[in-house]
Amino acid sequence: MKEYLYSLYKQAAKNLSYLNDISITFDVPKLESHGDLSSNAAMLLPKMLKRKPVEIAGEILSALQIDPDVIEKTEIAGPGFINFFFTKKFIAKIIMEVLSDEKGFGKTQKYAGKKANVEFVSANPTGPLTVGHGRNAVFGDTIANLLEWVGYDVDREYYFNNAGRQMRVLGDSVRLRYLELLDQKVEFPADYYQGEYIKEIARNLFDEFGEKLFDQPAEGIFKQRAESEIFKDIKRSLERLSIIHKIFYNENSLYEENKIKETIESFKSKGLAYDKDGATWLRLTELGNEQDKVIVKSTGEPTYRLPDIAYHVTKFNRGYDLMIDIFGSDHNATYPDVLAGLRALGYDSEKVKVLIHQFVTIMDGGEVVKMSTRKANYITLDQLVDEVGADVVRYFFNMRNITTHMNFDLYLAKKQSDENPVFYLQYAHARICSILKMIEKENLNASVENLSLLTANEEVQLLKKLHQFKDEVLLSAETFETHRICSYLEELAAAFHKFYTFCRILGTERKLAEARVALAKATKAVLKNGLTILGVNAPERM
RNA sequence: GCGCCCGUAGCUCAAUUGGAUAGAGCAACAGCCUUCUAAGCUGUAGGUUAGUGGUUCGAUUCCACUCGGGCGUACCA
Repeated sequence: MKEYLYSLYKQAAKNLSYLNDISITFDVPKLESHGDLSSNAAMLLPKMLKRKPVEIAGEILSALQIDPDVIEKTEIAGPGFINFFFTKKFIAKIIMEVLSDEKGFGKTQKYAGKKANVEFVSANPTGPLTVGHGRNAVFGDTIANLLEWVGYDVDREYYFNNAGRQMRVLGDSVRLRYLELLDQKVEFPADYYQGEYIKEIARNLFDEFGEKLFDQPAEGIFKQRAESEIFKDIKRSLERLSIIHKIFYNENSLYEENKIKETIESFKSKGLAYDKDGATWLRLTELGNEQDKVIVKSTGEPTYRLPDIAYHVTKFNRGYDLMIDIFGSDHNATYPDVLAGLRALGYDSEKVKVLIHQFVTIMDGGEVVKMSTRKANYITLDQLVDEVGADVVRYFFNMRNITTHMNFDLYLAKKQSDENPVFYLQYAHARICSILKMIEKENLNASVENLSLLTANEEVQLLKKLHQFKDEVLLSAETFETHRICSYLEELAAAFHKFYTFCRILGTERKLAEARVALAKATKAVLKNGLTILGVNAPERM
C-alpha cells in the first residue's frame, strides 16, 4: 500500500516541488474511520509556504493521479491529514504476493551487500549464564535475524577475555577446591567463586589425575580446565536457545598480534596519550568526554578501555558496515570512551551502535532474587529453559523494549505458562495447519482466483495486517527493536482468530471457501516468518 | 553530587519515533461450542500518562525543574 502512495507522491512532486523539501511518510491511523493510510505532509508545510494546512492538503490531493481500482476514497480531515481508503480488491491481492514466496515474504533487499557484526553475550567464562545474560543473548540473536531479513550479511560474535584477574581467581578457586579433595586444609576466600560447578571441575580433575596436580599453579591446568568446561556449558546453554556464534574473539589475540601496542602508538603519535603517575592516560577531555582515563596501569597492564578500542579497530578492519554491541546497563559508562577513542583514530563511530538493555529483575512469588555470579546466588539460564521452555524464554525476552526494567516472576511464569502470549501465536499457527489438513479431506484447495470475494470485515482486517508485515520487519531492524515483531504478531493472530470465528469454510460456497483457505494459508506463512525472526518454533499441532 | 535508563489501567507492558478519541494481555465481571483446535471469540469495568511549567496547529513522546526507582560514576570488566 505504501509503495503505491510513494509512487503517487513522487509523480506529484514534479509539479509541487515543495514535496521534495519534506520527508513523506504514511502512517496507519489508529481509527479505521481515518482510512488505511494517512499522510501528514500538509501539516509540515504551513510555515514554509505561509498557507493553511487544509488548503495545502487540497492542492496535494488534486495533484495525485489516483487509480480508482486501488483507492476508492480520499479525504482531508482534522487539522490537515490526507486519508486514503484502499479498495478491497487491491487489499486482497496481498495474498498472491505472500503465496508466491511464502518463506521469503517480509524480506527486503534494502541493505543487501552490507556486512554487519553483532557482538553479544560476551560473558567471560567464569560461570554459567544467568537469566540476565539470557536477555542479552536472545535480543542479540534476534537483532541479527532482523538484520538478515533486511539484507545484511551478519556475523554473530562473542568477545571474551581469559587473561585478566577474574580468570586468575577462577583458576585459583578450582585449585583450592581440588586441594580440599586431597584433604588439605585450605582457606577458601569469600571473594572467590563459590559455585558448585567449581567443585565439579575440581572433582573431574581429581578423577582424571588423582593427586598429581597438588603442586600445580592456578594459572596452568586449573584455569585452562575451568575455562574449557565452563565454555562448553555456555555454548550448550546458548544452543538450547538456538543461538550459535560464528566468531569467538579472544582478547588475547589482540596482544599476540601486537594490536594493543599499535593502538597506544597511534594515540601517542596524535598527542592523545600521555604518562602520569607511572600510568598512561588517554586525553579524553580533548575528545569531548568528561575526564581523562587510564589506558595502561602503572603495573603495565592495560585497562579494559584499550583492548576494547583495539578490538573495535579490528572490526573496522574486517570490513563491517554496521557493528552492534549489546551490553547490560552496568556497562553504560564504558562505551563513550571507546567511541571517542575510535573517532580519534579516524574511524566513523556512527557505524558502531551500542544497544544497552536494562536489567531483568527476577522475582519469585513477589520477592526479589538478588544475583551475583561470584557468590553463586543466581538463577541460571538453563534452569529457566528447564522451567518454561526455549520458546517462552525467547519470546519473553523479545517482547519488551530493552529500555524497560523488566520484571520476571518465576512463580508467575510457571503458573501462567499456558497464558503466555507465545502460545496464542503458536496456537493460531497450529490451528491453520489443522485447517489445511481438513480442507484436503474435503477436496478443497487454496485458490487466488476469486480473492475479491473476501469482503467481510474480519477478512479485510486480516488482509490489512498482512500488508503491514514487511514494514514492521524493516522498522524493527532499523530501530533495533525486536518487541515490535511480537506486538505485530499478536495483532495478526488476533485478526486471524476473529476471522476464523466469524468466517467458516465448510458449508460456504466453494469459490469463497477456497479464497478463505488462501487467506488462511497466507496468514500461516506470515506467522511462521515472524516467529522465525524471533527464533520461536511454529508447531503444526498443539 | 554527576552521567545513563525508567515511571502509562490493580499487575506486566504497548502506543506507527511529534499526530486525530492513550491501547493489549493478565486479574475481575457477564455471555458464546451436538460440524472445521474454546490454548479461541463477544461484551462490561478499569486512566489527571509520577508532578509542575515550557516549546506548537498538536506532547505519553521534545526541553527545564521536582519527586520516586534501577545501573554506573576505578590504575575492576
